[in-house]
Amino acid sequence: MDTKQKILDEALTLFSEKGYANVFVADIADRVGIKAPSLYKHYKNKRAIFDAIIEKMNENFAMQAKSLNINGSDAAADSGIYEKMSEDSLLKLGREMFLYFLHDDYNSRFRKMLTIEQFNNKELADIYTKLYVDDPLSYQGMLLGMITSSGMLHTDNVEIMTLHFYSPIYYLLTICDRDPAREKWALKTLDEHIRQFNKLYGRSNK
Amino acid sequence: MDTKQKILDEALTLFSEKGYANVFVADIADRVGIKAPSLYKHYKNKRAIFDAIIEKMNENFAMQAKSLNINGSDAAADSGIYEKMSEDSLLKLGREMFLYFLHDDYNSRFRKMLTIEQFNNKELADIYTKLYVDDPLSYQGMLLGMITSSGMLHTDNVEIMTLHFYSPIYYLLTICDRDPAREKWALKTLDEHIRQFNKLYGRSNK
DNA sequence: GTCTATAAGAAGATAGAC
DNA sequence: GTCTATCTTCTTATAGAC
Repeated sequence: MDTKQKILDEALTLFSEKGYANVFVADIADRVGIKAPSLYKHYKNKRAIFDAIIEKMNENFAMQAKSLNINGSDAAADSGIYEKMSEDSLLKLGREMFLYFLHDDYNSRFRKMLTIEQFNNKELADIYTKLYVDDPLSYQGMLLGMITSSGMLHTDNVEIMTLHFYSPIYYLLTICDRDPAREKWALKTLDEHIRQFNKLYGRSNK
Repeated sequence: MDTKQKILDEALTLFSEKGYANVFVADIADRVGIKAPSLYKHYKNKRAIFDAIIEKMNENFAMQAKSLNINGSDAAADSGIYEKMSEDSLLKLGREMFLYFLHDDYNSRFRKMLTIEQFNNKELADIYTKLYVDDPLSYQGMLLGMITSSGMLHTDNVEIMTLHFYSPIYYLLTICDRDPAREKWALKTLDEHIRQFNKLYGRSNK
């Protein structure tokens, strides 16, 4: 990896652990394996590193959203895979989503940085809300709406049904971020949650 | 309010907005209405202010837990108020809990400080988990268990039922912390959540 | 207990050699 | 592009008068 990229990578790691103000330029340089002054050949100053991380993240998630639209809205609806979705596939969906967001290096570090900086930085607060509120509620709402249309689940309020599916997953995710030792418990709880969700909504609940 | 107390109060406000490292001793002193050096007559150093906030908080919540035990475990069980609990009282319970935690000055500021510092401070992470995971799941689990015993709700897994009641409330709370403009939406969503919860668990769901 | 003045040190950033 | 040396600024903390 080239130095300019490695700086972003190590800086993100440090920012996600300590927050921007607790990370010193020398810390970042140390991890990259250079001295602090060398770092200024790559970025104008400390803030520029932070901004570059956010910019790169915005690009990444724009790309991700694009591919989700393709795989989500169009292809999935056409293929009709949700019409034959079982409890097992619902379990798999939830578990995979949970483990991906928990362990994917980039998501995990970025989420922690957003968590730390959200009250001090309106831009990051907005990104947080988009990534962990608006996007998942709308994307999963679409999926669950399709599953409901197929007759496997029943509700007259897809928004609340989506909240009931997603908020326990989000909650367990933040618990594991804070205390990784709870992951095993969280996975067990996640399975029980989805099974119960499926039972609750798997019959008429007008 | 005496100066020593006012220092804690203003420091908590600042720490909850910017995080420990972004708050300067002079900022705290400014808000208190004194100069920075005067502050050192009350506390040995900046860290001592932070520690005093945590210590005071630990006392507060120990007291709160004590009174909850009295009003929760014993009195409530004896009085049998949960046996005549209606959907309206469930709505009231959820809404009052939500608004209390969202707007109570001390809880609100302390929760934000915990959020910011959790990954950098194991002690605060443990306090966070206690206040927003272990305590509410166990206390509300007890309440919902009693309501279930009374026959108003039905489940064979009180833990998951409690997760289904609490995690949407927690989720909405963190959303409002980040973006107070969403409070109106959150309150409406909270009501719909509880109504739907009551419908889902208000019949046999073994 | 509060102030002004100031010391001490930390951290960001630059200069200039290699 | 990286280094050492150094400057500058900011922040914590102390000294000592009132």
